[in-house]
Amino acid sequence: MVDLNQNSEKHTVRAVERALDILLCFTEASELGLAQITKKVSLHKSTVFRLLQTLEQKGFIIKNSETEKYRLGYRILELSNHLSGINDPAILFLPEMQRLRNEVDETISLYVRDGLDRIRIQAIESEQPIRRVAPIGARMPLYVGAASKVLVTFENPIERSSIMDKLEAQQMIDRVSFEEMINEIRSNGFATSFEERELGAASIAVPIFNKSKKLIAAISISGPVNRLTHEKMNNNIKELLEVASQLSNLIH
Amino acid sequence: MVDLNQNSEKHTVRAVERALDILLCFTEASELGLAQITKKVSLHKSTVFRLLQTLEQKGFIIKNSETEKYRLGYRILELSNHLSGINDPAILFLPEMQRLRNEVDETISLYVRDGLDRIRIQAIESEQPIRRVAPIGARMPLYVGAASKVLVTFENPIERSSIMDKLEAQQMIDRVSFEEMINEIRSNGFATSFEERELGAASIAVPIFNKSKKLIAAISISGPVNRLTHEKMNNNIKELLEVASQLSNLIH
DNA sequence: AACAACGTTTCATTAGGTGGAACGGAGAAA
DNA sequence: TTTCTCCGTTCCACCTAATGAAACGTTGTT
Repeated sequence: MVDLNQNSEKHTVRAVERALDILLCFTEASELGLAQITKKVSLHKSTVFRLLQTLEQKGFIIKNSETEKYRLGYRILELSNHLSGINDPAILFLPEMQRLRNEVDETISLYVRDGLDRIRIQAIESEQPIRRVAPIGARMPLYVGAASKVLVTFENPIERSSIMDKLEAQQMIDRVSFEEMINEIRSNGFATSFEERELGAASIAVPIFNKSKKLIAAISISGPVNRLTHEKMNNNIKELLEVASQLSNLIH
Repeated sequence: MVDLNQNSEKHTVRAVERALDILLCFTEASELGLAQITKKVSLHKSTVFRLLQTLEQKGFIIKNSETEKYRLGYRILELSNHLSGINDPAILFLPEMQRLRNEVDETISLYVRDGLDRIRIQAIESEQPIRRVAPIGARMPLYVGAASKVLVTFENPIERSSIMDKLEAQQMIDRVSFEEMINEIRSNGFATSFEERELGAASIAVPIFNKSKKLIAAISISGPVNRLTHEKMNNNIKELLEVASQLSNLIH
């Protein structure tokens, strides 16, 4: 069997890892039976059962008494309400994102990096009938899409090379061409993507730093390729860069 | 030491329980250091440290690299987006709740029971400057407030007596007077509260059942006592009961 | 300089998590 | 009807792996 675990240098608690994996099963399906979960996490039936009971007792999972299947519990809701700290970009940036959306009428998304993923922590969708939809909380890989490239490019050098090491190890990128691309993005100050992750979708993304020049997030404008043409993008880039520099002043 | 664990008949996994307790610390404060968490959960430093590393590796917790403290991670956000199943009252009931709020201009809340708590899974606040604020996801005890009483009263008999057993064991209620109260609520079909949980706050609550007459949720109108007088409430009750019976038809 | 507080690492001990096995029930197939 | 099969749940002996004491490195305070 292949070792899918990331280099397990750190000492972690296996039982907890397994329990969290079970929770994450529910990002794919909203209701699951014991057998289904067992298959997904490939653990023993009784192990999964015991972990489920623990999660249930703490309210992180509910057993639907009608279908006899498991669902996420309301403790998740409770916790998600406490995500937004006083210095949370997802809250602070909202008004400015709203303003920008109104101006360009395309979907505006805010991303942060989390390990080898990026996460959409805030979004305001375009009001046009054909638009980029943008579920908040969505997790995407860090090697495709404009925002991903920004989140790698403008990370500090040590972190950046560590990220690229891992992506290379997982054979997700070719190091040489990836670094070339990154250099171009750094000199431009923004990244674009045309139908890179999603057919028919295009986007521009720029970095947002905090006051001490540390990369915090990436903000993007995205929409259908036929509307977000190269020319239109060129107009938007200046606007987007201005917004980003204003947002940078909001955060410490 | 007193045994604070609920009658531990069920076999659960200690390490996971502890990890979840750590997560729940963040409902009280948004950023915590290791020492603070250690104190809150009263476990050994290194135990908490290891559990935190596990939570961090899975993205449920982030270490803020500036403050060196821990915060909730974006995996919580991701999971919370999958809470809403197709049959989720919090989504289905929203339009009708909105309509009711517009009509009475007081805060409308939707609660479900979770163990010995009730949880506000949906809310639309009044637009008046003085109003009942209603954070979604908030968790309250099951023995005070109109919605709590409804959620106990209209539960099926076996479940209801099990709830009361536990509340009694924790010395939260006096069984005799509680049952008296419940009987009255059952014959009325609704419950009220005046400054019971919160000074200056009043509310009316009624049950919502599914098509097979099983209790699903409680819906309430709440506001300041001086606005939500007994007379005003009497007007609202009929309205609220009608809404509840309509909502009952939406859910299986 | 001495001290205190905190985060992190190491390691021997044994608590407790694990998975095999077996049970009971509900459907489906024969 | 009986016989399978699949699923959730309970039980238990084994031995992994979680635990907490102790020690260390840092940072900030007296």
